[in-house]
Amino acid sequence: MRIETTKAVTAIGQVLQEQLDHGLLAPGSKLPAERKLSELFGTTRITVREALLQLEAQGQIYREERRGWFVSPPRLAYNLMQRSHFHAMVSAQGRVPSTEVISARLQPASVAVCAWLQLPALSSVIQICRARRIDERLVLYVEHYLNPQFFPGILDFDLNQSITELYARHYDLHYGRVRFEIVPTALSVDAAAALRVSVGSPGLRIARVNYDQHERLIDCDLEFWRHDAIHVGVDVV
Amino acid sequence: MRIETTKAVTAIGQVLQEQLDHGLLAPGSKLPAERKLSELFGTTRITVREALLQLEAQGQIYREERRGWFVSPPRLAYNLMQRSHFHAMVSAQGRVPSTEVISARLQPASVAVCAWLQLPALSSVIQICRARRIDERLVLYVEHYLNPQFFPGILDFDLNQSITELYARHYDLHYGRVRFEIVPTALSVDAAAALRVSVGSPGLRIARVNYDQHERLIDCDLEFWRHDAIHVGVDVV
DNA sequence: AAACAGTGCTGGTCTAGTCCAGATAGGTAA
DNA sequence: TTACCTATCTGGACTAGACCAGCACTGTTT
Repeated sequence: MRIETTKAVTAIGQVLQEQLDHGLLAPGSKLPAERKLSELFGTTRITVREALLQLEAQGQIYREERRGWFVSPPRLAYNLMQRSHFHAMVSAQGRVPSTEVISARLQPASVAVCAWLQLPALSSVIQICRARRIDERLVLYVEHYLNPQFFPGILDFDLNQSITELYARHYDLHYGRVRFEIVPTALSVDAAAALRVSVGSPGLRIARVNYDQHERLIDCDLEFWRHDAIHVGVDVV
Repeated sequence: MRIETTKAVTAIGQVLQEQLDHGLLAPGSKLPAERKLSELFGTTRITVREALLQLEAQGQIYREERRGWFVSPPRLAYNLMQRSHFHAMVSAQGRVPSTEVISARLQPASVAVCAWLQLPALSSVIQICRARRIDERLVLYVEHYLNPQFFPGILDFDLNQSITELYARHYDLHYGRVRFEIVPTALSVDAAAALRVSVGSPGLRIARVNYDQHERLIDCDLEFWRHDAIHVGVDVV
């Protein structure tokens, strides 16, 4: 079949797509270098790059800075109704989670955080920034903002573990009502740096505002997911 | 302040960002042509284009094919818990909705649709494809798939109106349980064509599987939203 | 064994153009 | 008025290179 009538980027995309569909390129495996591909397809690097960017937008492939392009692993199913934390959720889907703390400190709250936590101006909040991996791949950057009055001394704990469990074990606090807000947008500068992707990469921002079992507003999270790492499920009864 | 140390695309992005933030470029207004901008910033069109693509990824601006770049209007708040249909939701937020039917017919169900609607192989389904606008701007492409046994003669009605209301008025069917699945991905070829954007544009795919008041699986929708047109809210109790 | 210095390879960024097709607006003829 | 041209402007697609910074591997030195 001739594909010369189609434009080049589409054609390149289709060829790679076919390889992906038939499993010739396994998840996690590396694609040939951009220069190699441009030679293979008889075109420029810019054109190849455009095709790769389209596959990236579809979530089929992803890149690691200056390391190359890789085939995306399957998306994680993130069900908002099952109140499960990252570690449990990832493990339940037969994959390996890990977390690293980037920073944790008491600091003045930004305007946005004051609004979310319904705090007066110039309040202090505890900010915890963490990066999380699935099967070694960086997929999520989270900023937690805790109302400090509920969490004395929390910064002394090991924050690599689940914060949800920390709440339960040491503060007897459990999540009650939760409000989610999901926005498809580019990753923030901080998120892009933490996930080691180029700034402006597409992402999914999920903001959570959490109440405890006594209906008190205790904390909020700002999650930045790689756009190709999850699909979100919601069951409404 | 000198910005020459920053890379060019970032610098261009920041300048445009500033104009947007201060409302010098109103929502819906047109940006100068790419060639004009490259002249203005003293660089190539490719570089300007990259900066524009980044702002597009953030949802700040959007393009209409061969017409130009425009400032994005505010996102529509899409609350999954309020069971409201498109027209009502858009109107409630002080904006003007409209719908046009692209196609409506009985056809063999695809594998994916058979699975969603739990139909046997080679079933027939009613497919209704529609494009929807907010304030004249194309933002949503929907494919509805109805189990034909519940909707005799529905293709004879005016399908530009709300299908939810049609269900209620003529079939006494009301939505009960709903399952949503949200995936950030590129728009499908059909969706891109209907929304008149270039293929491969980022989008948000929301699949709904709907049950009626008697817990019967009656239909499903496949919605493709422009990624910058909505933010999704969910309240979990 | 551990630390270091090269070195080639990778994507990231950018220049300076070309050609094409659809959108638009102005003018002309029916 | 209506219909049809047509010139111009727009983004879309593409070529053929360049230089840079970070990564990974290799071979040497300590």
